[in-house]
Amino acid sequence: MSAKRAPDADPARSLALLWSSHSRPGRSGLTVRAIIEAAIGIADTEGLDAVSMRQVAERLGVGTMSLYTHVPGKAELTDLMVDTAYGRLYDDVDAPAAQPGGWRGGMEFVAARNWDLYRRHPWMLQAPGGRPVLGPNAVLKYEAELRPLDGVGLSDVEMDSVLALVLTHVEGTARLGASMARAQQDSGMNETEWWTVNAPLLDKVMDASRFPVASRVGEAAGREHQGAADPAHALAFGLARILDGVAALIAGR
Amino acid sequence: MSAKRAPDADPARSLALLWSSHSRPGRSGLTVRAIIEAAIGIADTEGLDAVSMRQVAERLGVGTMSLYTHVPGKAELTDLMVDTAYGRLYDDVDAPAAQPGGWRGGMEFVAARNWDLYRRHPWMLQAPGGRPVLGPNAVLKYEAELRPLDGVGLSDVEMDSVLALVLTHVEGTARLGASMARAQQDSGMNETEWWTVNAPLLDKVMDASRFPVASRVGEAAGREHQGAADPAHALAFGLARILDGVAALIAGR
DNA sequence: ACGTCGTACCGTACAGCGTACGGAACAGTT
DNA sequence: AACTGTTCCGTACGCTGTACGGTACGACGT
Repeated sequence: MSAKRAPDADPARSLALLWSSHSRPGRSGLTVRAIIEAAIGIADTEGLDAVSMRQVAERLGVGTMSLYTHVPGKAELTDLMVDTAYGRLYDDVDAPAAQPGGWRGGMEFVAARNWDLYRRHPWMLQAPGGRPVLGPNAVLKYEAELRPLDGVGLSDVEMDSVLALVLTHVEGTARLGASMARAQQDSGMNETEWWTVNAPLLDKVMDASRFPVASRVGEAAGREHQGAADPAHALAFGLARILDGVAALIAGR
Repeated sequence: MSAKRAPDADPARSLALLWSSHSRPGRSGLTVRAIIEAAIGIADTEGLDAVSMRQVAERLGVGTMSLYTHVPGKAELTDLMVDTAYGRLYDDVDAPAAQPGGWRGGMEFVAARNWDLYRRHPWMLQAPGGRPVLGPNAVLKYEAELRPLDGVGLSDVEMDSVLALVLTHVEGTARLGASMARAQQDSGMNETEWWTVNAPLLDKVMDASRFPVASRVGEAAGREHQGAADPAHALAFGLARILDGVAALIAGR
């Protein structure tokens, strides 16, 4: 009954690596930093599935097994990739708080930046989630994103909850966007094309009268969004509702 | 430059299979339905990673390649698994709309049911997302979940947006919950244990004075939730804010 | 009753994955 | 110059999804 079944990252190993200095100890110039960067490069252009230890090693001109001198395994490498990507979110810890529009402007900025991050690095959404990362950049991100909420009338626990709510929403809509982009890419059809091709089959097989509300609403939404869903619209609409709800919470004191 | 790189499901094949009758054409009694059920059984108890074609075949007492007579490939099988799981959400199409508390009560019911679904079948959150499923049960789910929102003062497009917002929130918090449960399971420590073990290391390496807000809020939230995060609380808090925001949208007409 | 044909079943094989293991080669210290 | 510790990496194992081709059965026409 060994624990090998689920190849999750060892959190302690990840933690140590994340906070270590990533110095260059090797004689071939191989570095943890370089490994991470190569892996991210592959993931950005070919997706997370294409990131194999062999591919990373080849890109670095190095034997596959040499990677294991610097990194415990693939799961921990993924953790490092994620934290590194977080590092590119904000130039300054005060960027969100410095935004105009108070806490609401700050949260909208946070949402937009995270959205961009996921659009540039869709592989982050495919990364299997073990324990959340907790590297230096993740902590910095947390600090930066909490600051706009400080001193606006929320308790500490509520600040955390509000931020988590916004981030969950962005991640969810970004996931939708990524899967649609992916589907579009490897089917070669965009949303509208795919629907005009497959609509007859669906109409034939699914009796619209059994689903009156669904067919009416689905058609209206499909026309409006030019497809089954519009991630950008979902992001904006949801964020507006969420921030309205938070405003009500703050005002109701 | 073939399209084999990303083994996503062929949507047209999935569609056809999803809406076909799943009759038993074989001489060994092997059925699409049986394959799906076996796969779900494995996924429920051992996770989606453990669902390999060989494992499924073995559970059915059948040669591995026989599965391919009934199912085009693993990606399409995953689509079938998801739609089948959707089928267990509501006994009746009117269950959400029949809930007390108007549209709000309906949405809370929808959220609770989806939450339960993800708790019982966490593998649904690991399923790689190509184009969304669109099987018969998914359509039925869509119909059932839209009905509480019908005739409350929302446009058709807004009904779709509100539902998507709620579902995205539930899925996101459920994902958090699943990853925490998984981390807890294969580390053998619960949240509090893990934190008391690893807190010293983190304290040593991370300078709390650089992250004043994060450390203050993080500590408060950690104490409140007895861990890094509390998925159930995140679900309730977020849902309340979201529905408040939707109420404001409806009232502001 | 018997040949014929379509198709369900499945054994073998291949390319790719993560990584355990052990040997070789080099750096630094004594 | 010899020893020691670390870095580098070739080989091998068990696993994955599935392409291909052979076999054997059920049904149907005569």
